[in-house]
Amino acid sequence: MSEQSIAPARETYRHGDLRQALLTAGLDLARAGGPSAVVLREATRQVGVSPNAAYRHFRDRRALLAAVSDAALGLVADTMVDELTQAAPAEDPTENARRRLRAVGTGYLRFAREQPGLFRTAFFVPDDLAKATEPAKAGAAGLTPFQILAGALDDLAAHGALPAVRREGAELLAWSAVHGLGMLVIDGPLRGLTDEMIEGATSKILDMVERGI
Amino acid sequence: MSEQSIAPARETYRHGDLRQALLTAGLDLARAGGPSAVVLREATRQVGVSPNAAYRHFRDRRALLAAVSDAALGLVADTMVDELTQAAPAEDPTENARRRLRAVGTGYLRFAREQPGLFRTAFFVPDDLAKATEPAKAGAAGLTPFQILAGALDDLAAHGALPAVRREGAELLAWSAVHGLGMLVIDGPLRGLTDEMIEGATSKILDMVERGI
DNA sequence: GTGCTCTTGTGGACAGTGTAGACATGTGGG
DNA sequence: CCCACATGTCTACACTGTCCACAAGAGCAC
Repeated sequence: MSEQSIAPARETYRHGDLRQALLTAGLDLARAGGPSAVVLREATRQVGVSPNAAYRHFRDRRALLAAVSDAALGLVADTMVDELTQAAPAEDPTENARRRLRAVGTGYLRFAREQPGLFRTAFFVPDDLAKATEPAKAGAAGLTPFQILAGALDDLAAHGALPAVRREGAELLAWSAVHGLGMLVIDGPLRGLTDEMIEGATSKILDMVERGI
Repeated sequence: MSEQSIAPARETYRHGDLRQALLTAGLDLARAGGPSAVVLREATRQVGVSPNAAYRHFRDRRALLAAVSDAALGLVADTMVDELTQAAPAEDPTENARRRLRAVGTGYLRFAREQPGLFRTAFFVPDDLAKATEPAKAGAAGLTPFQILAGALDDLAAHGALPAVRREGAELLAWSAVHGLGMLVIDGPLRGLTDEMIEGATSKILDMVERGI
C-alpha cells in the first residue's frame, strides 16, 4: 500500500536503465492504444519516476514515440522472419522463392492483424527511406522489414522468376499493396473484417503482387 | 482592436450555422496539420464562439473529427471525379474503361500528394465498409470514393476486360495498392519522394493493378 | 579517504487541451 | 404576449507536454 501501486519503488536514486524502461512502457502503451496512447507522463508513471526524468533520455514526447516506433518496426521484422522460417519449402527453388515472398507479406499482415496498435505506431512517425535500414528498426535477426522484403525479391530475381527490368522498384509495388491492405483493415474502412476474410484478402493481394510485380 | 482578432464578433446571439462553421474550421485545421491538428478549442476560436458551444453540435472532439474526416473523403471523391472527366477518351471502349480505372487511381493519389493533411484525416477515423456509401462521405457528384472505384471496375467488367471471377473483391486489390502507396508516400517511409518520383510510382502501381487484378 | 563535478532524477509551475455542470439568452410556437 | 427550449457562455477540473531551478549521488582526481 505504498504510493506507487504500478511500479515498485526502487532503492537506488538512479534507475539503472531508465531509457530502456521508458521504451518498454511506451511499447506497452502503443500495443494497447496505438501511437496516441504513448503518453509521456503515463510511461514515467509506470516506470515509477517523475515526468521530467524522461527528458534526460528523450528530447521530446516525439522522440520517445519515434523510439517506440522503431522498436515496433523491429517486431514487424520478427514476425516476418518467423513466417519465413515456417514457410513450407518446395523442391523447385523458384517455387521456393515465390513462397518466401508470400511469407514475407503474410508475416507483415499477420502482425498488422495481431498487433494493430503496434502496427499503427510503427508507421506513424517513420523516417524516410534513407533510414529504412538503420539498426534501431531491425528485428532480432538484425534485419529491418525493408531489408527482408528486398531479400525475398532478390531471391526471386536470382531464380529467374522476376526479370531484371521488373526487379527495380518492385519493393515499392509489393510494399504498397500489402501495406495498403494492412492500413485499410486496421483502422480503415475495411476494419471489422473477420480474421478469415482478412486471410482471404491477404491471399488475393499476394496473388496480385505475384502477377503484377 | 477588439477581443476577437480571428473571427469578427457576430451581432446576433445565435451563430446561424455553427455546425457548418465548425466543420469548415476543422477542415482548415486538418488541411494544415492532419487529424491531430483538429483541435476543438481552436475551431471554436476561429469561429468566434466559446469552446463548449461545440458540444451542442458534436458530442465529442472525436465526433467533430469524424465529421471532418467524412468531408475530407468527399473531397477525395471530387478529385477522383475531376481526374475522370480529364481522362482522354479512347475509341476502343475497353481501352476507355481501362483509362478510367487509371484515372480513378490517379485522382486518389493526386489528392494524397496535394492535400496530405486532408488525406490523412480522411482515413484516420473512418467507419467500416458498411458505411462506405453514406452520403456524408460523398463528393459534389454524390458519390463516395468507394462507389467511384466500384463503378470503374464495373465498367471494366462490362467491357469484358475483367472476367467475372476476378471482378469480385477487385475493389479490395485496387484500393489496397493505391492506398498503400498513398500512405507510404505521405507520412510513411517513402515520404520525401519528389513529385516526379511519385508520379512514376503511381504509374507502376496502376500497371500492377491492371495486370494483377 | 576527501572533495568536486557532472549526470540523472525531483518539485513546482505554466499554458494548453477536452469536457462536465450550472447558468444566460433570445427565438419561435402557443 | 409569454414561455419553453435550443443554443451559447462561464467556471471549473483533470490531464497533458514542457520549462526552470534545485537535489542527490556516482564516480573521478588527488
